[in-house]
Amino acid sequence: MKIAGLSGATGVSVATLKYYLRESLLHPGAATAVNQADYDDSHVRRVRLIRALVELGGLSLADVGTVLAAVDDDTLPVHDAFGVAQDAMVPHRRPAADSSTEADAELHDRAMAEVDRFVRRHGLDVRPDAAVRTMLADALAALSRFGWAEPGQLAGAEVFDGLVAPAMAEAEFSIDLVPEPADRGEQLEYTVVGTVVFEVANAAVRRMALEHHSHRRFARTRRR
Amino acid sequence: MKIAGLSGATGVSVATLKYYLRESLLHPGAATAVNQADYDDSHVRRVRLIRALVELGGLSLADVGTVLAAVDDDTLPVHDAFGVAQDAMVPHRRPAADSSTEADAELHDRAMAEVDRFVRRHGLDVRPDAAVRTMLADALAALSRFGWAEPGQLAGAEVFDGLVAPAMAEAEFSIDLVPEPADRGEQLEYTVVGTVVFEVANAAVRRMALEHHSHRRFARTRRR
DNA sequence: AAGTATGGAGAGTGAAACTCTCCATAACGG
DNA sequence: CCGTTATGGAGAGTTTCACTCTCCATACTT
Repeated sequence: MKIAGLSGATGVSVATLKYYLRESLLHPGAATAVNQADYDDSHVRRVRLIRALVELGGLSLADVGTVLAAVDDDTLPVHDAFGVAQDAMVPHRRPAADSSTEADAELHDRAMAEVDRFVRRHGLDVRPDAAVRTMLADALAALSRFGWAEPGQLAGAEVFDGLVAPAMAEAEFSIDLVPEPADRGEQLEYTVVGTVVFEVANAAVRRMALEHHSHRRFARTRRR
Repeated sequence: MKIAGLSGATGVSVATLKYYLRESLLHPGAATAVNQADYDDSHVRRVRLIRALVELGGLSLADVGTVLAAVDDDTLPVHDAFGVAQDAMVPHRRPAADSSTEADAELHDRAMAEVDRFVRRHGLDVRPDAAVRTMLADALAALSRFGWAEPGQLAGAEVFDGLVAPAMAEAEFSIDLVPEPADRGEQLEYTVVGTVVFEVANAAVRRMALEHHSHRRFARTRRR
């Protein structure tokens, strides 16, 4: 399969594929001549993975690169690669916080401590430096800034307690979907895709539920 | 409070605030002279809302503008404004699908039909044209492309069944957090912030759970 | 009175993700 | 077998976004 075929199979333009090759997000095809190469199923799969991460997950190509590097690095144990991928998939906040208030920085620190407590309280096995902790801390800080707690106070992480049980159930379910006898790359691909896809699906269903209840709560007149 | 004060209170630079004013994401302050205006708490709140939407929710400023317009339009009933805001908060996919495959387009159509069935089956009160349907359809289509179903087949939306009950419970809970006697703007602000913040929190907790279970499943050696 | 800050508006910046243009070489169609 | 189209590779250009910078006439501050 030549590049036009790969483009046809994935719906991604040739120019973009060339760009991905240059950025080495995509392995070069098997060269058959100086200006000819052969692409196969693994390339199709890889392109789909990239697109899923970018379009569904909203990752930057740089982060996609990090995820793929972890997936491709055979020396990295599956669980570690999973950690790297997870961290790369967490949307990053303020790379430099020079403009933010001092009070804000302190709020964030306290939020991190609150998250630590949360993790311990629920007995979660999460790396101390996992990016996802920051993610939860950011949510907590934002909540606090909007009066979900006394002014200047931090909202307690207990507001998130109710999220744990369903998340655990769902995580166990999705992890078990990963085919056991599959090879390393396939396992990781499954977990990566699963993380992103189920996150979007979960968000979508949550919003549907929100609309459902908002209707019951706020609708003055019945829907037309 | 002058613009420097607003900047200090929010951690957003003066230049950026001016930019927000120009883009009319922020109402002008009360003018006290030709080059002097007074900003108050409503401005602080608004800036925080913008930042929460942008940083936490990952919305573009254009989408933030749409959300704010719905929040500010007093002629719009609360529930309708909620719908507009929800739609603006859904990440958009491919504005023009000229490059995508025909098979892809068909897959997407079938996914939409599948989502319709899903919504009906669960008795969800969701607008027929709600953007969130597309969101779920995209997730379903992505799942199908990665072999969660027979090749070329669409994964059934039943894979998402398990998400409904927790989402409904959580939605009811968050909707009830909205203060009843509050005014329209405040109600909307709460629901908007709640949507974004709880979405992030939920995603974070899901990932923690995923890491927890991935450890149990994939770890060869115990954590150091 | 000197110095800094303000509102307003235009122009400029930097990152991200493509997209376009070239070129020497290959493949394909008649 | 020869003109047309496609290919791999690489540099340059484009678009969008979210700022950020520069000016300026005025106003506040000390």
